[in-house]
This record gives sequence, structure tokens and C-alpha cells, in this order.
Amino acid sequence: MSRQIEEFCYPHPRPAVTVDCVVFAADLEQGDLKVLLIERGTEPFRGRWALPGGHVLEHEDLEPAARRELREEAGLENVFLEQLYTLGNPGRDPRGHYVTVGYYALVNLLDFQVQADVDSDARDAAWFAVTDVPELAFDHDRILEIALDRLKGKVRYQPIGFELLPPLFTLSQLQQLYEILLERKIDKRNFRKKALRLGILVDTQEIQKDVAHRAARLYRFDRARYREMERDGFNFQL
Amino acid sequence: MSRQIEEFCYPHPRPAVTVDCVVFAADLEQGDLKVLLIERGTEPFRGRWALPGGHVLEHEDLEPAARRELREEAGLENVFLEQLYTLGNPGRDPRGHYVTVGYYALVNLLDFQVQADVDSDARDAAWFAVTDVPELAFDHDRILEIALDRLKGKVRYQPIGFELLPPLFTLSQLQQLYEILLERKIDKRNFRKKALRLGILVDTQEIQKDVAHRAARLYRFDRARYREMERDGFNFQL
DNA sequence: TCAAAAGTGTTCCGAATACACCCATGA
DNA sequence: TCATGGGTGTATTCGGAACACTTTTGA
Repeated sequence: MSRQIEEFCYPHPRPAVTVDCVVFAADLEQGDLKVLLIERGTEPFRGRWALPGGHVLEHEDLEPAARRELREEAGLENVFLEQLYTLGNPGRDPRGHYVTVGYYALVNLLDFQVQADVDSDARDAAWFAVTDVPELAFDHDRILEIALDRLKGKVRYQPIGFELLPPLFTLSQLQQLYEILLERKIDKRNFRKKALRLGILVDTQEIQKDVAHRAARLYRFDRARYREMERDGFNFQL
Repeated sequence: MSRQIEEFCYPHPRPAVTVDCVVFAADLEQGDLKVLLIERGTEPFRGRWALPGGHVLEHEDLEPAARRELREEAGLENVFLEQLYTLGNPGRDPRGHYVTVGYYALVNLLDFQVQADVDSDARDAAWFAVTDVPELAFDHDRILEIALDRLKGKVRYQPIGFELLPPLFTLSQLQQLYEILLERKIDKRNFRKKALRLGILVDTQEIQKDVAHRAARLYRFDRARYREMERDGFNFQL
């Protein structure tokens, strides 16, 4: 290993600070939830899969750091991103005392597959079903577990599920998403009643194309209306 | 300012890492929620009130750091403590790039007032009603705001309110606590029905002493039973 | 005997659940 | 014409909300 110049000095020891991102996408074709992993090209854990992430730069805020890492490592921009949890077990990184701030991102699988083809800078990245993830580097399994719990809990009382769907979606797709996340079958009629009663889905008057059966209506999530209703004390529940 | 020896050197710049704790207690006498603040004795913000907190030590995990600061600055031990949010805006501390991991703690006001008298090491600390907090040092107002939102949201679907009460409490006290936290009046009969129906409150057969009216039954929270029921899919709601 | 809080039931309404068949479309 | 999913209504049950008076106790 080459000798490094150590020129950033402080009166007290400091842990290193990183961010790590759990990127979720719903795979409606396969009926499962996917997470984006990156294959590590350097030690430690070279060759192991890990969450996209890296060091927080000097004078960089945490969320911008997470967004920068998503852009650099996965070609992702303008995604839903929320802070999750911060881990600082001094044994979590063999290089020394590292503190990492975990984030989770929600993206639409179709959007990202296009970008992945275009963006040649991306390192070796791949989607894994969350039920079938290899052993990850560092304590990234733990971060993924925390992210899954958060997503499953939050999707029921915050309208974040829409971030995982295309802009236009059918009610069946929405239902399928909830079945994936909540891990149980839902009655179609009851689900539709509840979803439409919320008043935040708008019928775009468009219908599905290229399906080998009756084409379904396409809806979109009316974010502006949701914010209004939220201001007036409305509580999303699905 | 004296010249400092800067002997901890790294190949890349690192932000400093701290923890800050929002300590809540319910004041049933006054019918409000209190937060514990410490008067700063050093610059920056000397003389301003701030949350208890401080640097994370070398090879120290985050939660232990928070507990150590609570012990050193406020004489508090064995309290309910949970991570809240991590702030890293590079402008949040005039001394440079600081990242702070926020925690919130829930304590019983009576317990702590005893300890405060005994522990002479404690710096100048005081309880403030959360509705009447002075301007705080750093971005501690923001951390307090996040903690309040979290507490108010979480108390409804997790049995954490009991941490703010004495071990034995009356149903009226429990109701008063929820009225404080949810900021609204609750119907007595409905509240009692719901609380008892949960099956996690045990009637201790004891009654209040030294009250100038009919003495109420004392209950306690059955934590063991709650954990059992939680395992079996029970969802707390109050 | 008064003040203060403890304690107690019933009705009503809205939401959650359970449940099965016909319709439209493209292959 | 068939396979595939789209789309629809009703009855029941359960929990949430509204609502007022009697009881106990110590001062």
C-alpha cells in the first residue's frame, strides 16, 4: 500500500462520515421489490455487493452528499430521498471509526433501466429482489433491513408508494404494489373503493396500450391536491 | 485563544461528529410538556440555552455517546432513548463542519428532580415548557421541533407515553398525558374503554394517597405482556 | 355539606371486511 | 371463442365518537 499524505489535522480524533443509500424499485412484472446494489471495486470487501454511498465531502450537507453518490455511482437524479438512520458502531468498518448516515430512495424501475443503458460511467450495478440479496459489505444488510421496515411501515400512512410506480398507473398496479409491500393479498373491490375515496387519484382518461386483454384506465397521483388536503388535516391511509 | 496542538491527521478532511439529546418529561401538575436545557458555559453561544450533547469519542458508538452526555451533563441514567435525525448543514456550527446525531429521551419528571438535587456535577440545567422555549444555540430549535413531531406522531401507535409517567399512574393521568401530547381534549369514557381494552394495563389494587378527593386506582404498564402481544401481531393504538 | 375528581353504558355512524359475477379486448 | 385481467355492489361487523350522571373522599 502506498504511503499517504495525511494533511487534515484536528485537535481531537474524528470518525469518518459517509452516506449510504438503499434504492428501492417495484418490479410489477416479477411481482417483487428490488434494491440497487453496486459491486465494490476496492478493498475492503472488494468484489462484494454493497449499497451505493461514500464519503461526505468538506462542507457538504448530508442529503446533497447522498444525491451526489447516487448520481456518481448509479446515474440517478431527482429521486425521492429520505433520511433513515445513522450507524456508528466502531467495528462496522475495518478501516477504522466510521459513521454512516443511511438514506433510502424510491424510484421507478422503468425510468432507471433506461438511464443505466445510457450512463456508461456507472460502475457494475444491478437490481436484486429484496428477498434474495447476497451477503453485503460492512453492515449494509442491517441498513437494508432498517430501510425495508421503514418503507413497509410508512407506505400505509404516507403517499410514498407512488414514487415506485410510473407516472401513469392502473389501479391494479397500485394494488399489486401494496400487495408486494404489505406481503398479503388485498380484496380488489375494497381496495379500489378505498383508493378512489381518498380523492387524490385522477382519472387521466387514458387507457393502457398493447395489453392482451381489456385495457385498464390510467390514473395519476395528484400531489398538489394531496398537499392541500394534508394542510387541512387529512390523513392518508391505504 | 490559545494555540492548539493538532495531532489527529487524516488523508481527507472530516467533519466533527456530535450527539444532541432532546429530553422530554410530562409535567402533570402544570399540564404541559417540558424539555431539559443546559446553559452553555463556553463559546460559541456562551450563556445561551442548548440541548445536552457533545462530541462522539474515538471508537465510541453513537447511542453510548448520547447516554454518556446525558449522564455527564444532566445526571441522567437508564432512560428511554431513541435516535431521531442527523443534521449536517455545513453552516450549523460557527466552528466549522459539524455533523450531529439527534436523539430524544423520555423521562419521568419526579425521578429526575430528585437526581438533580443530588448530583452536584450537573451544569446549570433547567426544565422549560416546550411551548415557551428561549432561542437556542446552533440549530437546536430545529432538533427540538423534529423531536416534538416524532413524539407526537409516535405516541399514538407505540406505547412510549408510559416512559413519561411514574411507574404507577391513574387513568386520568394517562389521559392527561395524551391530551398534552395530542393537544386536544379526549372523552373520559371513550379513553378509558380504549385504554383498558388494550390489555396491557394492570390494576395494581393500590389507590392514590393524600388527595383531597376520591382516590383513583393505580395502574402500571405491563411491558412483558406488550412484547408478547406485539410478537403475535398486536398493534398498539391509543 | 361542599368541592373535586373517579367512575360508569348506550346509541349512532362510518369504515373495514367478506364475498361473485359480467365485461371488454386481443390473440 | 377463449383466456386474461378490468370493473362493479351489498350485507355484516367492528371500532370511534358523542353524550351526563352518580359515587367517593377529604377538607
